[in-house]
Amino acid sequence: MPELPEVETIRRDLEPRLVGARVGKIWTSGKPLRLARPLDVRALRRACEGRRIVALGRRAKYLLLTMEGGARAVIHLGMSGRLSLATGARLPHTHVVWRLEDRPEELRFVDPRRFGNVTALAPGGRLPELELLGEEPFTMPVERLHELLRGTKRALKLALLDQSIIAGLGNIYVCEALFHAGIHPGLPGAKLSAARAALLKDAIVLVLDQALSNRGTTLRDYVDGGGQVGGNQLSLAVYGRDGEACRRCRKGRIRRVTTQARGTFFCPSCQTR
DNA sequence: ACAGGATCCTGGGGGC
DNA sequence: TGCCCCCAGGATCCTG
Repeated sequence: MPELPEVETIRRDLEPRLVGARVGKIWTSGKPLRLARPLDVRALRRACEGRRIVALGRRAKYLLLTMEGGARAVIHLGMSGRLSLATGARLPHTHVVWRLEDRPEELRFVDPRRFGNVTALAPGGRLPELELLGEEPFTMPVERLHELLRGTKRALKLALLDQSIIAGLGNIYVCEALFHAGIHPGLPGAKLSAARAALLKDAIVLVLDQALSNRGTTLRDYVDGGGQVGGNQLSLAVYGRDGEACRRCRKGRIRRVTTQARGTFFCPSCQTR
């Protein structure tokens, strides 16, 4: 599942190879994509075709392909989405292809489960889901994080997945950050002390930094902009490790519980309420 | 305000 | 070996 580190790794891989390229014809599979809205092919062609790419940016888990003149394609990878520059035969489940003029490679969006989405924006165009996003984890002041978490009775596990509170975390890194901070995932946000909020903020930055230097976590589908798997799965302390001994306290066994139909992994011994 | 469930989709894993 | 069933999960929507 691409979360912030995976999306950022793809961005760093692809941006230098894309900037300056002029988009040729766009091809789409015609299959409906999920998340928010169906693909508007005409709007995507209007935004991209014949224009040069000036940037590949990122906001939370969204990639922003920015064209000269300011039109953008907003790409969310969902669960199984991949974005890559490639030549040759297209993979099954390729849904959007940006051909590039004078280049053999084409930019491809591949998504077997179609939980992802591609949206075109005209210059200055706004997207509700982008407007509603909270701050980026690396630059968010700890006081702001604490203030927002204190304002909800929801369990921290759920509050941290809420993209309007903090943007870019998903199931894996929320579990990992709570583990590194020594905080029980079921602790209500309203009960988080300032001291523990600081621990949590540091833990979030730590797990994201580590995942970035490992080029993302590959459990099943994720690959980087060059089609290679990441290495951070080897560094996970709790996610997917239910039944194993806790790496920190060595007393507890990692437990898996289900919250909101999502696996939550934690050490009942050293993650406290 | 929040919990809990359903929804979308497919490849892969478990069970038999 | 093969087949069926179930399940993961990001975001969103709905009900209680």
